[in-house]
Formats: sequence, structure tokens, C-alpha cells
Amino acid sequence: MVQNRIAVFRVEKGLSRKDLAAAVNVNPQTIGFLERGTYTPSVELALKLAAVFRVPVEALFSLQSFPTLASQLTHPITAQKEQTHARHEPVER
Amino acid sequence: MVQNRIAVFRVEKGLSRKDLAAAVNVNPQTIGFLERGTYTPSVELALKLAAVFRVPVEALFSLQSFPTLASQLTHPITAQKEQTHARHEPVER
DNA sequence: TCATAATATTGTGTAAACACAACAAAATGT
DNA sequence: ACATTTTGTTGTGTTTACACAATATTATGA
Repeated sequence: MVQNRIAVFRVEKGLSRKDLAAAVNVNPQTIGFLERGTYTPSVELALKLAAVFRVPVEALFSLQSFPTLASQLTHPITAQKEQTHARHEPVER
Repeated sequence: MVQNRIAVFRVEKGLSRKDLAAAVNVNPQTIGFLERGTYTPSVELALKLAAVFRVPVEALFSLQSFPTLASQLTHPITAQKEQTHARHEPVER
């Protein structure tokens, strides 16, 4: 399962789903489906979304759950933004 | 169109497609299709591949063409690895 | 040279990512 | 209170990312 923070970044930017959809050339409902986690975008759409928010793809999408913004702001060391990879390289499913 | 450097990183790691496929739990031909650009992966698979190579997703996948390794190694400033985003945020199609 | 591994090619099938439409519900602003 | 925007829900259709199989071609190595 892929987690995402699209809604968080979108709201911070003051964009509606329609706005964001227009910015990345998809249907507005597609943004809704993504935000609700109904489906996982292609890396193409992911790159476009990350470009709109000017963040790395990993800040928007993750294989693990994101820390809450609260924990990320209060314990910036423990809740690292670019989660470091596992010891060797077994991929988490 | 999304460009990728899967083959480059795979070869550098001395992995066969079969190996890489096993590492990210997909069919070996899927890796072939990705490397030849026949299709664009989900961001989930992109994250897994990036994790295997321990690189950011943007180092593996790009909306623009990648600089050659040669230019990247000889002109490390001009041919930046994490291509900086456009001026405001119009997404490149 | 021969065997084996790696890659390419083609085909069939399925699930999921999209587009688009219609409408309902909720929120926001005047 | 009303109008408008935003979001949610459901449905239908198409495309494409995948799985899997079979076989051909090319490399690698003993």
C-alpha cells in the first residue's frame, strides 16, 4: 500500500482538487481517488504532483506511513522527512 | 513520456533482470518492459526500485531526458542530478 | 564447441488507473 | 437564507500495467 500526503500539500497551497487536477492534467475526480487512497498513481503523475508542490516524490508518496505533521514538527530528528532505507535492500511489500 | 535509468543502475549493481524482479516482487519481463520504456510503472513500483538502488525516485525516473552519465561526470554542475524544477509550477507534459 | 544464462518478442488474460458524466452532500461566502 | 464552490459517490468505458507462458535470439563461460 502506498500512502500519500497530496491533500496536505494541496490544502497548504490553497488549491482545490479542480485546481490541482488542472495543474497536472487529470480529471478532478482522479485527485479525489488519489487522496482517498482508492488508487495509486503512475510514477508519471507522481512526478508531476511532486513538481507542483516542489517536493521530492518521497515527501508525497511512501511505502510506509507518514509521521504526523505534529510529530514531524516537534521531533524533527526522530521523524525524519526522507525516511532512510532499510539495512541492506529488501523491499517492504 | 517518462524516462528511466533502471538498466544503468541495475547493471552497475551487477543484477540480472530476474534478480531485480525478485527484489521488487514483479515478473522478470516487467523489468524488461520498464527498461525498454514500453510502460511506466506505478509510483509504488518506482519507490521499490529506488529503494533497491538507494537513490531518490527522481534519479531513476524523469519527465525530461536524463543527461548522459558522461556529461554528468564531466560537467557535474551543468548536468545536475536532481534536475531543479521550472520557474513557477507549470507541469511539463 | 556446447551448455547455460540473459535478454527479447509475442500472445493471452486480468486488474487497476485513468476519463467522463451525473448527482448528492457538505462547506463557504455573501 | 441562498448561491456557489468543493467534495463525495456511483457508474460506465478505455487503456495500460501488470502476470504468466512459450519460444527465439544473443551473450557468457567452461
